[in-house]
Amino acid sequence: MASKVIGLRERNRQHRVGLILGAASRLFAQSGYDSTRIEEIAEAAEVAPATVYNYFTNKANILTALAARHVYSSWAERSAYVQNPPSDPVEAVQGFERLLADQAMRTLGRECWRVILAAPYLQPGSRLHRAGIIFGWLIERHYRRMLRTFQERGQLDADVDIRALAELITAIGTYHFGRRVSDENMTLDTLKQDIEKHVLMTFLGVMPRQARPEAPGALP
Amino acid sequence: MASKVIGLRERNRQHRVGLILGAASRLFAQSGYDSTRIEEIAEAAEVAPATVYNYFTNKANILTALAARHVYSSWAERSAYVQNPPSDPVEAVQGFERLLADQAMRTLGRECWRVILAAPYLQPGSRLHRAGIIFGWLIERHYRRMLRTFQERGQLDADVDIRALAELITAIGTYHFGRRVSDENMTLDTLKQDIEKHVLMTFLGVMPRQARPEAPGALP
DNA sequence: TATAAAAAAAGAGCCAACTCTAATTTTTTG
DNA sequence: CAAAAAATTAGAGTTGGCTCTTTTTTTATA
Repeated sequence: MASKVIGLRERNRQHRVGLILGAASRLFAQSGYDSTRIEEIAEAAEVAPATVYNYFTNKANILTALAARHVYSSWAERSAYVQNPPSDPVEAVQGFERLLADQAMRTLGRECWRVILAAPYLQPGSRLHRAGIIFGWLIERHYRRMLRTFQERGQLDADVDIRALAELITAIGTYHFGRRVSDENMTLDTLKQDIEKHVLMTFLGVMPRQARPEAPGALP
Repeated sequence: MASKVIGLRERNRQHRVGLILGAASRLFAQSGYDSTRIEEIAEAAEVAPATVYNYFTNKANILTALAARHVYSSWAERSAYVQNPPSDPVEAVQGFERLLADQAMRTLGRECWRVILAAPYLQPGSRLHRAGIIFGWLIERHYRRMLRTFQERGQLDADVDIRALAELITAIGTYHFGRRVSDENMTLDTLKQDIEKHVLMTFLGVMPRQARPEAPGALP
């Protein structure tokens, strides 16, 4: 059986989507998300406004698609980091957060990321909401991978719930990313210190040893 | 000096604000936030639409005011909890989160809380953003108080950065509150377990003892 | 009570996202 | 190549948040 041949129709389709996303990306970067009208995107893409709505249900939906493209295109770089993380776990998490933020800022502006962060709340059940969930899930997967490495190296308790820990770290990271993106006056240095504090507490805990419940696998 | 006498003008002002907020509260609960038009609020408050804009810059701003009212009116209940928390820290945090969520749901619906959670991202620098920050800050204050109690009881390391820990716990709480409010199918039980896991990891840490660095009070 | 100041209301109107319908064009298929 | 199917496009229209201006009403003050 011949491999599925992509018809002209489908090729045009993808081409148009590419044009629209390209135009949107350029305009969002140039004039910002709010100030860019759908009409302008259509014009820049040499396409009718109605066609934009043919491919994307929302203005926010265009942003999703851009973000999705970004997440996939920057996958390899993250993967490389995760497969060989720094020896110190706290440093590793911090470095990864740094990488994520750098990657994010490389493709979309603060305003866009703010809209993306807000979207899950405003449009639950929508594509954009699911996309937000999926992004979180992808990052969680990276963290799971990283954490398993640390566990193998004996730097994490053997019985730690990797899944839950990855979720927690992702949540912490998202929180700080939100701060970074919302607050213009936030210095990267403050941010870095705050992340370090939080991650450190997560890894080391905050209770004195004598006060801890007898954890399974405690000291002899 | 005589105490400031509230003139008729100011009294009317407050009266009108009360009318508008009351109407908004009722309508938001009844028809949801999105479906409620400013015009309807004005009508229900027996006030001109323009008057609504005279008092509130935004539709979202009306919500802020409602949320602010809520936060202050439910202050005492939270305060009472915090001053005498359960003996187990993890349980205490879980209980407080439960209290916060219950309080929240008592006055505003999911949709409203979603809008409130999204607002800081969409309107940075606005009143609503600051309000979001202030809410977080108020909750952080509660947690600081609670954590100091635990520290005095010897259940927390003496050199823990209370401020940072309170911020972390607040962030975790907000994360789970967001999940609760966004995901219709989330059971309270799952949520409770997830919170427990995360708080437990935060308090106990996840690194094996022998792998831990000699941690002097490295934090300034 | 007359006059000045302030606020509310009326109402016209902007703006941009989004929708709908009816052509028109393009692609596929027999 | 002609008919059918599918998609693009033009273009008019709706909606609702929000703005602006002008008029009217209310309140404060001299």
